[in-house]
Amino acid sequence: MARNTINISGNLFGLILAVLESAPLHGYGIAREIESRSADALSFGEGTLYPALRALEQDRFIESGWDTSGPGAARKVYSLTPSGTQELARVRQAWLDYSRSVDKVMGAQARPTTA
Amino acid sequence: MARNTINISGNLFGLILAVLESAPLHGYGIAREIESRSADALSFGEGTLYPALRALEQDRFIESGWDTSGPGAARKVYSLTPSGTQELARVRQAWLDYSRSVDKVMGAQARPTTA
DNA sequence: AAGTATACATCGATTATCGATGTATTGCCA
DNA sequence: TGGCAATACATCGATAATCGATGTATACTT
Repeated sequence: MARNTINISGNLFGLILAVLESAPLHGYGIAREIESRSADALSFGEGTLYPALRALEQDRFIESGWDTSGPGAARKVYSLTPSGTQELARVRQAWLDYSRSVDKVMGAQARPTTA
Repeated sequence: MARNTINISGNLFGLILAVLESAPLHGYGIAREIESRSADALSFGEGTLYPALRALEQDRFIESGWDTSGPGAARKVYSLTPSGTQELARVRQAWLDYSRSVDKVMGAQARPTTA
């Protein structure tokens, strides 16, 4: 990757949790949903996704179960735990604080203070 | 550092370039200025700062000279090159694109489209 | 029959950032 | 005048996040 390209940059956990807030979803679907919501601006490979899911599950922010009902390969479906909902609120606030701070330093437009 | 803490996260180069856009400044002063503009929300140690300055200088986005006029230790004063001004425009746009995308996925307020 | 999309997973490499440590000067205050 | 904090440079190893490549398998489409 070219140096200094802004990619996922530390927000992957928040992105995943935010997607799971809407509904339980399997790994592959989470990645597609993040791409879709961001109009393909945010995208990452499996080597980024699956370790992140494992870390979030280990921290009990998400939990998983296998869905073998549909056709095709079995899907590992993840859902937010109560602790994960709390964590989402935390990282969402952290993101707002951080991005407003960067805006200030970079001299971008102020965004509404409504958190 | 705790896992999943949003820190500088890939924007350090942009932050430095943005500060230097206002006026030439030495390393220590750049760090203080970023802290000050962000109300201490963005902060980092010398082990982060100096390698970043060296990389930016190697890429010819900034250039340096020693200021021995004042009291105290000599200051290495950095200033933006024309190429650095271009680079700043590029990373500033990249930051806006990126942060708007994260906002979309995280479900934050939309920020004004005025770039 | 071939190719694409879905869906899981691992692995090593790279890179950014962190945290600790070191040197030296200046100014302040007790 | 002794000590501490602030200023100001710098290096170094550790860590953690992310990348990119690779692998398996099924399903659907052409």
